[in-house]
Amino acid sequence: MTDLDISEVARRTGVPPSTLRYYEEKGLIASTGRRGLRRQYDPAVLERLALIALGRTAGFSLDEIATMFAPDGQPRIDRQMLAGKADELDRTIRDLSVLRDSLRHAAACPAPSHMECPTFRRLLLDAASGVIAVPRNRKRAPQRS
Amino acid sequence: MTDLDISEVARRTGVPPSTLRYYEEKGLIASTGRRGLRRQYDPAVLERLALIALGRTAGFSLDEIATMFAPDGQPRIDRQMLAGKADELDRTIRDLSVLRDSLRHAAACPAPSHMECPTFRRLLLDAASGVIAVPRNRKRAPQRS
DNA sequence: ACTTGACCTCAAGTCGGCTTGAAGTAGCAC
DNA sequence: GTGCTACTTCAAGCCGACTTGAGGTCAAGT
Repeated sequence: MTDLDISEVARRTGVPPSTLRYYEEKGLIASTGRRGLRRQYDPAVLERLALIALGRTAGFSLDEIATMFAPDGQPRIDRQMLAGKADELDRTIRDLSVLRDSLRHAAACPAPSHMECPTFRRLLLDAASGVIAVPRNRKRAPQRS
Repeated sequence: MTDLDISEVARRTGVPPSTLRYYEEKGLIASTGRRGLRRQYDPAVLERLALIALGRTAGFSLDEIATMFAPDGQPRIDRQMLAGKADELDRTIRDLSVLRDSLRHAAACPAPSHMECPTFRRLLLDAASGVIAVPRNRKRAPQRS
């Protein structure tokens, strides 16, 4: 009976009620029941929402996240897939590190055009090899703050 | 006259012609001219596309990318903004590292439910503090391969 | 008992990032 | 000079992830 009201979950996570309902509809979270009409949630849903937010930041779709962590909170036993996603993340992290370094450099470097700055170009070219065999069907990661 | 035909750019980057036209329309890239109807591009566009792909992976919108790196290839002189984006990336990278570790652990840990595994929970809770003050208006990062 | 207000459902709308389709055209091969 | 084909434009469509709005419901307070 320590369950949380949907509005409480929204307040504590910053995830709007409409999104919580949407996630429930998608099977990403489950409510423990209703009080009157109102959805009640097990406090564990807070961790689950953190996990979902994390996954979204990583660029995974809601569907992917759903397949990684089943609705009952038991993460999937497909260890191979999980390891694969981890590898994927390793590559993404490498790329983002390059971009971060490039931005940092661009913010500091006095060269008139960064494309003419050897440091910048080298950073970029390092990344390019990985990145330039490109996207299909992925959108942006969710924003913090 | 070493310019590249749009199809050549598409072939070498994996970015479809439709997307190249779209990026041009948005002012993210510029063609050097036409041969007949066909757009021609300076080879530098390849680096620029790498940069764009990188930015998309990082979760930046096309508009943000446009403001970071002006259409002529001169990166913006707003060093403060660039540094800010770099900081943003630092946080994202930290979060992704946690998720990667969590996935890696989940793939290895024999616990029946990972939510009951202390290691997993600790990783998650570390992340939660950062992540759980949540998203607005960001979509997913572009996918590699 | 009744008002209030926060929740509910369900359908439709929005937004970013592209893709698709119809209809047109320029360069090259013959 | 006639095809062929790969490009062109422009408008419309699509997908994921939500949000919004209309109209309904319930329990808690007076």
